[in-house]
Amino acid sequence: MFSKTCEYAIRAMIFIAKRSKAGEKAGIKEISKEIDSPESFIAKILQDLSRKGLVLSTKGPNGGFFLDDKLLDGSLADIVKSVDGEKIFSGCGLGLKQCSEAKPCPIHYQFKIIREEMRNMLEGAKLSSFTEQLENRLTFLKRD
Amino acid sequence: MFSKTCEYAIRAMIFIAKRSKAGEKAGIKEISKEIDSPESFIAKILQDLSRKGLVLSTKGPNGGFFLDDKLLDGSLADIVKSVDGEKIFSGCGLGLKQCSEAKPCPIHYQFKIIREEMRNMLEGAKLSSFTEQLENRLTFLKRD
DNA sequence: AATAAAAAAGACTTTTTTATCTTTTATTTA
DNA sequence: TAAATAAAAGATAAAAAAGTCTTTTTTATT
Repeated sequence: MFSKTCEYAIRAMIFIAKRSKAGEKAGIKEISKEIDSPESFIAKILQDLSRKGLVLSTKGPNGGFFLDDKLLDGSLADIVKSVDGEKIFSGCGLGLKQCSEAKPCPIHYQFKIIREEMRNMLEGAKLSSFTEQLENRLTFLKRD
Repeated sequence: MFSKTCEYAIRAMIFIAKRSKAGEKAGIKEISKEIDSPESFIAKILQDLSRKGLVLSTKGPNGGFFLDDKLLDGSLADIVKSVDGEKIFSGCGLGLKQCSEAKPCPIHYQFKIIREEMRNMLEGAKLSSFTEQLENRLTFLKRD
């Protein structure tokens, strides 16, 4: 569904959101441990997200990644678009370059419905909304 | 969503279904032309599907790929499972190895709904059901 | 000012996916 | 039986994705 890069990105961002709501920054080591991802891979991914302005960071002692209130209000859809692009929301299910109402593939209409649901779901999923269930250990970011 | 291999596979199978309903076999050249795919790549893909029993073939003059009535009743879900595996139907959206009701990821329940809809849609999409709209040029397997 | 901490940057490696090319095997037709 | 046709098989190549390692830059603390 999503690329591995995107999966790690979402998990990391949800974790950073949790730490940010607690008023703290998250370092690469901590993040990679908490979401069970390769350390230098998630480092690279977060550098990209940082360049794109989806996450903030500071260097040096006590540095790390964090989100301000505006970014906490961002959605998983923002991350997916930034990492994997629009394809999952608007690409043709059968890979046709031109697939639209005017010239649909055989599963165009069925797929469109599912894609729209995916978009709605991800756009509604705000980063700030996951903290509580994570803290109550009702949901998890790694197998444990 | 699907791998390129899977996209080509579905398009090829829908085309073969159309030709089979007309009582004819489809050769690699014809298929690759009609679905706009690399010839030797779709050849390889169909060999796999043939080995797995999802499509029939004969060699030699007048040979080619075709589907009998039982295979025409197969669904797109069969192809997806065969090519890309179960992941799209049951894998975790965030890539967790263990993600279930017992230990869900933060988007487990929302994703589950979408995955189930995807499964229903693809299981309901029988290969034999696409012929008519294709013939009436209401749907397409390539950009043209 | 020196040291340490942490992200940024960039080069590199490995693995997987996508794609191509050549040879072999099976079948039909002349 | 020879020639032609078409898929099967297998080896190889190219491109993209996933992952690692080293060096540089920035910032805080002593």
